[in-house]
Amino acid sequence: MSSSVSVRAGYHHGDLRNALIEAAAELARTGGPQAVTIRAAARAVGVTPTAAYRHFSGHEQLLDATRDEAMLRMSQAMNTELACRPEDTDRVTRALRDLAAIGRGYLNFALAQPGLFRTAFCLDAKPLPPVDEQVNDGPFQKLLTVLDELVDCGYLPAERRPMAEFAAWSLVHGMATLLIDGALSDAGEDVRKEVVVRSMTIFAEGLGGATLTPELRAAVADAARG
Amino acid sequence: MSSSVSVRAGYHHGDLRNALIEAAAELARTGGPQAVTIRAAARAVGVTPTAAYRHFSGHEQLLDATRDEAMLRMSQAMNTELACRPEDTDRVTRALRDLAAIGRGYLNFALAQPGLFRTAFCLDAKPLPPVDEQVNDGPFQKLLTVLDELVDCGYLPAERRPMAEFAAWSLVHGMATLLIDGALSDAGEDVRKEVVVRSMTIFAEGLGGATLTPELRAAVADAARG
DNA sequence: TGTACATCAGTGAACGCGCGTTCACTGATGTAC
DNA sequence: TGTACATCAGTGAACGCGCGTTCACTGATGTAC
Repeated sequence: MSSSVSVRAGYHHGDLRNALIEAAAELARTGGPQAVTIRAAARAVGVTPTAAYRHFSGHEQLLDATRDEAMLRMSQAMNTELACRPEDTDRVTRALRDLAAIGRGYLNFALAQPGLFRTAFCLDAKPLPPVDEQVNDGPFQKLLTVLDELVDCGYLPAERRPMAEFAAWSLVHGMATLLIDGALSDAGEDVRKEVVVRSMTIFAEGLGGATLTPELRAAVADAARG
Repeated sequence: MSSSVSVRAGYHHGDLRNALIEAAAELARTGGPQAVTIRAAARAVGVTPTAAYRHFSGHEQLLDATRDEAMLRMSQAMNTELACRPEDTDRVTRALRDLAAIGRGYLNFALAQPGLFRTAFCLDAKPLPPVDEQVNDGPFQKLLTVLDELVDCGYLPAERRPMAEFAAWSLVHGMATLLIDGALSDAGEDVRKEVVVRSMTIFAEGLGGATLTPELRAAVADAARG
């Protein structure tokens, strides 16, 4: 009987691999990806560093697993947050709210758990699996779905749908970085909130917007390509 | 006669402080902020680690100086790039082009020098001085100026001007991160370019856009605040 | 049901590494007279 | 112009640290018979 419950039976641990990942996640939560070391994780679990090598080939594998764990927790936090929200009858309203809520969930996790957030996007670990391999109910899939819905309900012109998910992701990821590590990390709560609201409004406006004349649009595209 | 030229006169170096910073910048260029160590910089210059302590109180000060150097190089690269550009007679066209060109300069530096880019926004160094203390001809000031110009020439409604600089910065910083370290780091040249063009178009559209009804705008703001 | 034994999952000690930092020192420099 | 001497900017050796990793080992587990 080896359940996933981590019962310390004595000499044998029972579920050391998961215990190490949990300990590593806690280290990452507190000190970021730098704090994730084999020795520290083993210490936290109360085990010899050598024991970790029964479950991970080395430091890199532990970091990879920790990164996956951080990603998972971020997805779960976002999903939980998105689950309990007011409904809207109007399709456009609902879709735009959903879009903003996904971004807000992203930011909330980054602000609440900066250490895990940094670990989830950590350089030193193996590259993330391609986005299209991600689980179906992940936040990125939700983003794709809501953008498609914005096309369906007539707000977002279909010819402007491509790559919109990366524009949205970029905006929200940049905000997260600026808020937790960057120029806005010292800003007060009200400033931060205004930045988020205004940025998201610009984005939402830009999706549906028809302000640019063809000439101006070409000029922007030209300069953006440079 | 102690010019700033680093002449290795023998026992005395002459300009060790700057030589160490240059060496550290090269380390950062190649290996990111992690690669910046007192020992490695001293080694590169051909000097004992102890010698560095005549010019820096410790590792943290060297990293701070390296971060400043990385920031400086980024500013210079962007300014150089922005200097030689086509002119436009129409104010709106010129302003929008300038806005996109600033973002493009940011991205170009990040893509060309990812190690320095990461160092410039490095966590481990002291926080950046507040943005309003930055030099007047820096890229951030240029961003403020061009956004003001967009108001002046009637494209950007004045009541939506506040915080627009941080929205722009967020978008472009997030794109840089996704492109050099994130989900788009493996993307082909054409995909990357399309992401940039489309993102910047959405943003430009969003600045001037008047698509959202007051109700929809309130819904977005509400969800963004959540 | 008992027992011998292979296998599994840990221990404990040790290795080498590069790092930051400190110590007493010495060669080079420039200035007062 | 020459020289004694304070000061400056380096050297070289050493310290302790935490890390990743490996080694020979041993206690615990479970299975064949």
